[in-house]
Amino acid sequence: MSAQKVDYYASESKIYIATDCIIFGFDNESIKLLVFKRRVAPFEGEWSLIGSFVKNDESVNNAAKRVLREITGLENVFMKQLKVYGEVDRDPGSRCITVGQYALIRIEDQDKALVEKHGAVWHDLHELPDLVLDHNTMVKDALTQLRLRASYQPIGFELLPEKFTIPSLQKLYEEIYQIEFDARNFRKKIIALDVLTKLDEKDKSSSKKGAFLYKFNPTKYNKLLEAGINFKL
Amino acid sequence: MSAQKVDYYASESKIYIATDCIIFGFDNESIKLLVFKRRVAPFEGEWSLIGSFVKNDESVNNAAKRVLREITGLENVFMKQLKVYGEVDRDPGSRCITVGQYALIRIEDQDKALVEKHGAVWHDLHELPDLVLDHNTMVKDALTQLRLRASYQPIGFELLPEKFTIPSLQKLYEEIYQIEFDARNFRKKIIALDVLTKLDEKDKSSSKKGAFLYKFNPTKYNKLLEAGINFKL
DNA sequence: TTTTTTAAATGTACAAAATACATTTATTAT
DNA sequence: ATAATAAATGTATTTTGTACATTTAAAAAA
Repeated sequence: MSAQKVDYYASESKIYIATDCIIFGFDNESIKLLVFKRRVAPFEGEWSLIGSFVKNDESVNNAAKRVLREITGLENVFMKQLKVYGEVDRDPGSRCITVGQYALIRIEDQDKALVEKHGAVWHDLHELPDLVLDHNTMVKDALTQLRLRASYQPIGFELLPEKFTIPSLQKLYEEIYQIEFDARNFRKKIIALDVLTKLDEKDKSSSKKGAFLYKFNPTKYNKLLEAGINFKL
Repeated sequence: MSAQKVDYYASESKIYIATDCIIFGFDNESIKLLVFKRRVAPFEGEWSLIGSFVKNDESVNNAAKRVLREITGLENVFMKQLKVYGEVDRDPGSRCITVGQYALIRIEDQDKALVEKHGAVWHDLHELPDLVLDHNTMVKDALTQLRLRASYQPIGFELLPEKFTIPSLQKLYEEIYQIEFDARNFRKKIIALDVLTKLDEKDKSSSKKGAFLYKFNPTKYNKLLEAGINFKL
């Protein structure tokens, strides 16, 4: 459709456009979601995803990037459109559609002061409070999307620090899918993918022996993609 | 985001919302896309996807359903959101974002007179003309989505008549993925899925021997889904 | 210095799934 | 009766997935 026809439609167009971010993080224990308690009306005191109206001079995707930057201080974050929530009555205030976008961030990279300043809190994904409007639905949809995407693209690395161990990667996938993997088979499969670079360092924070650190190798991954090889966890 | 804050944003909100349909069909030969030649400005005489502005009193998804019904006469069609195209300058006329939605229809079910009345034409997917705005991009994205989804959900049946043969199903998948499958292995895999019901009739339109007709069995498929079994072509 | 403790690292046998590949069959047309 | 056409079928091989138990490195405690 082209808006060069706007004259014919001007009288109809009173629909506001927002974007809401479903922000996932991982703290080596469980998957977290960044939400905040609204400090002003409407829905003062209630939990909500973090979002914004789309401004006239920014793209929908850039609006989401802006929101993320304003809250966490982060740029160049992994973010994908989830879907448009466009029911007529989804927002009792006024007709407003929103574009859900989910983001994967490395919690330790966040600007903690900025996050706190906005009253944003990392909540355990599997024990979320009630959120305003259809935000709980958005989170549910986003998790489904995350699982689907994680099954054909190694996005897990987006949630981990640059250097990570195989056991922590396994833990992450266990949290995403809520099932346990066999450590030997998991390691075998990940190593076989051949997208990791093993480092000489160890992380001894969780065992006396320590676990070797690895780095994700995007070059190798892109070669895989070009060769048309489809990853399957 | 909630639009109960509209007062603060009212001055900013001059963004039009449209939806465009990427309508796929299959004629037992190749995959087709339904497009039309614009008869009025803007872009008069150019090829375009079929879309509409979203009306104040209809949801985004219903707007797409309306478009599909107005053009093809069909309801209850398989349709999924693709993504939002929300770049600031994507439409030179006025700020307008559009929600791309792809649909899979059974060509023979269409209201042919209605389609013709609208100047809509089925074009070979792999030999499309230049379309207006970013519509070619939308089609490319939709095909990627279609391939992805077809790999974990048997949506191929949405494009076939109620009764179809295994060879025609194979041909469809070959068209979607643009690769050839081994007829024995393809048949084995599809039968093993156990979501088809074999009929006593044959379709003799393409061979002397004739090929048995099958029907898709949604009940069996839903049982599979519930059991958590993930289809993989 | 030895022993204990902890989680990391490793290998193999078996089962299931994917792949490669050639012949027979049912039917119509000649 | 024969020829022609596409449909239908089976098997052996390779690849991938799964189940499962022991050893190892390092730190802490004795």
